[in-house]
Amino acid sequence: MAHNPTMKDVAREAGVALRTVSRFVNGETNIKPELADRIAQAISTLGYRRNLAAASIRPGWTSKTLGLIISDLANPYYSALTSAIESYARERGYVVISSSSDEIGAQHDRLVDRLMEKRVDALIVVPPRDPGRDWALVPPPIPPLVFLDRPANFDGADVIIADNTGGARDATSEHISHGARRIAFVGDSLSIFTMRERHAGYLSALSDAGIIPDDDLIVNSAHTSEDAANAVMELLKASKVDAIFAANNRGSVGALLAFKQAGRRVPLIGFDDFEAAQLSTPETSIVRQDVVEMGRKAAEIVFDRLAGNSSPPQTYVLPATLVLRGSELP
Amino acid sequence: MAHNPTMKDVAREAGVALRTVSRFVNGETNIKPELADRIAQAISTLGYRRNLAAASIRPGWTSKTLGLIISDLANPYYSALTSAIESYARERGYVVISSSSDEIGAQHDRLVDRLMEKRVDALIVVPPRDPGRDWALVPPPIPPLVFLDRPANFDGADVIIADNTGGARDATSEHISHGARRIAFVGDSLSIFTMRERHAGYLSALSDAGIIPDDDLIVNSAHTSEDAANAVMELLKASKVDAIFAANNRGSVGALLAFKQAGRRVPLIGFDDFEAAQLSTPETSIVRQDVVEMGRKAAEIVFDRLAGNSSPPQTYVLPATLVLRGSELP
DNA sequence: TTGTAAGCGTTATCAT
DNA sequence: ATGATAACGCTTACAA
Repeated sequence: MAHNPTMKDVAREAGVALRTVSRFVNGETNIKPELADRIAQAISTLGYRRNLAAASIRPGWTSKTLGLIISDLANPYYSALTSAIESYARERGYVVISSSSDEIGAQHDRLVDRLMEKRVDALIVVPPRDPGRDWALVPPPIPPLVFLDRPANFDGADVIIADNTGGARDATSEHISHGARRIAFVGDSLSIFTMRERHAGYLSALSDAGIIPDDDLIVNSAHTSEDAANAVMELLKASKVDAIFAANNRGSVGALLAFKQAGRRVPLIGFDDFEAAQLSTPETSIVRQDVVEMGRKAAEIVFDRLAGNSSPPQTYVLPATLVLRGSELP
Repeated sequence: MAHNPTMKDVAREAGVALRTVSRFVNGETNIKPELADRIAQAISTLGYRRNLAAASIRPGWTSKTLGLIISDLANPYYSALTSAIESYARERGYVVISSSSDEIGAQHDRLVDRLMEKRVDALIVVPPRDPGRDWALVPPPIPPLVFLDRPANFDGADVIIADNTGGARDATSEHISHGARRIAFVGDSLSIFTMRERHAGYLSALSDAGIIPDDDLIVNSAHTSEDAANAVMELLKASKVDAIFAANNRGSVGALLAFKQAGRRVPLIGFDDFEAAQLSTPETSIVRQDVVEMGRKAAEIVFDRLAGNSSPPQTYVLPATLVLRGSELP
């Protein structure tokens, strides 16, 4: 691998001063055409490429890089968020370093440090379930910071979340409107923010209808589709369930698996769309969060902050809308 | 946002020389404990954070960054690849800049330039369908380069692809072994490398069985699941199809949609696993490529090259294995 | 319009 | 063990 030619090399080759090459490279116009030609020539023969890393350390210059920390890129939900952010950033000439915390606080913290050391211009973060270090302990300056999908206990950052509570309430109310009284909640641990919110929405809908929640109908240990399937099988066996609200798409898939295995279904509404939803019979109704919009909004806020907007940080709650496809019916 | 403290600031605060702070920060041991304490103290009170961008411009130092260009992060296939690469890189202290070319050559080229200007240590690239600039025209030095998922016309790079031909041949042969003779190929444009390969495997299996391919059974215009569903509906109506080989998972989903709509199915084998495969009845058989392994292997090669291995570039063909779940049966 | 020289935050050489 | 001081590749006052 040959040596990497520098501006100095170009200047020597073209027989001009370093400064002139810099001007040329930065697209300044006041250069005698003849010199410009010589420089262009030199750049091409030498195969010069400017070193953005070197440029970025000058005061007032930036890396044109966004740092993104999500929980798991292999999860379609987070890769959709990442994709939306990356494409918004790319249009503005920024690149994105995306990394996964795997929900582990220490790993998240290490990534934060790393990205700040790399001097990313801004940080978009999905706070990990396992909390990690308090943001108040991170020494300033902290670049523009946006919490995505979940809030965190720090008031220097904007927050973008979906209306988890409202969506869950709507789904549960829909079940109730069809006469269901014994509605199961099938989800993951309540240590997860979104689960707590959805659980709250579920309870609130029950309460509005004067239904007293039954602990036997609440599953919050379904980490995988298989877990959810097993739980739903139990519920079906006891045959005391009128309808199911699946609080995430693993829950929805689990319910479908259980229906298939049991040869019997009950009304189902899930949270979050999933690929198989339209292949099931009946098609599966869900609460949809606009993932692309969430990512886009996060990027938008970041660039707004980068542009100098220093108004107090805000929390943006994006709508979660009920999409009925048939599975809500008895 | 306060000023960003530098090593110099730390040195002044601690009353030591710049060099000593550098030693401390880089974890060197030969420092008098007392000075080390003063430095640690100063770092903490000042909130100093080393500037990796500045460090990386020194000769022999690198950005510890991998550049990744895929076609579309929103596609689960590519996000799975990205996830595997990122996690392998993270374990080694590297971060990944991932970006999408959207299959557009010019966009791909722009990203290549950008990433090389940022001095990424290596590049992992999914060559875009729409070719873009010839790699031979890119001035050296080119960092270690790996083509992923598809080859490109350049021999300075390692290549990692799946055995698309073999997988397609196996799937088609499986259909034949169950007595099918009129087997449809449902896929996307043959301008896509993987499609050409899978199509070749399909033809080769037919040929081995002495079956003459029928153009009416070959669909290569299914860009979406809906396209595929329509095509399969047509095939079913003509009722001259014994079995379907879906050359990607949009094709598989389309076939399932068509089966549902037509109220009738034929044996089906797809290429690439998909979430709904195990929810269908019967469960859908597919050819599985080990996506995680492909990503892991790409990262592994990159680090091997980074470690100095300069043997001639190789092409690695990873297995694509038939996973039978029932849908291959009549 | 062009060039000289200082400086960005870091690491590395070489004395001490 | 510690400290001046010179790089690294770039941008930018300031001169010419």
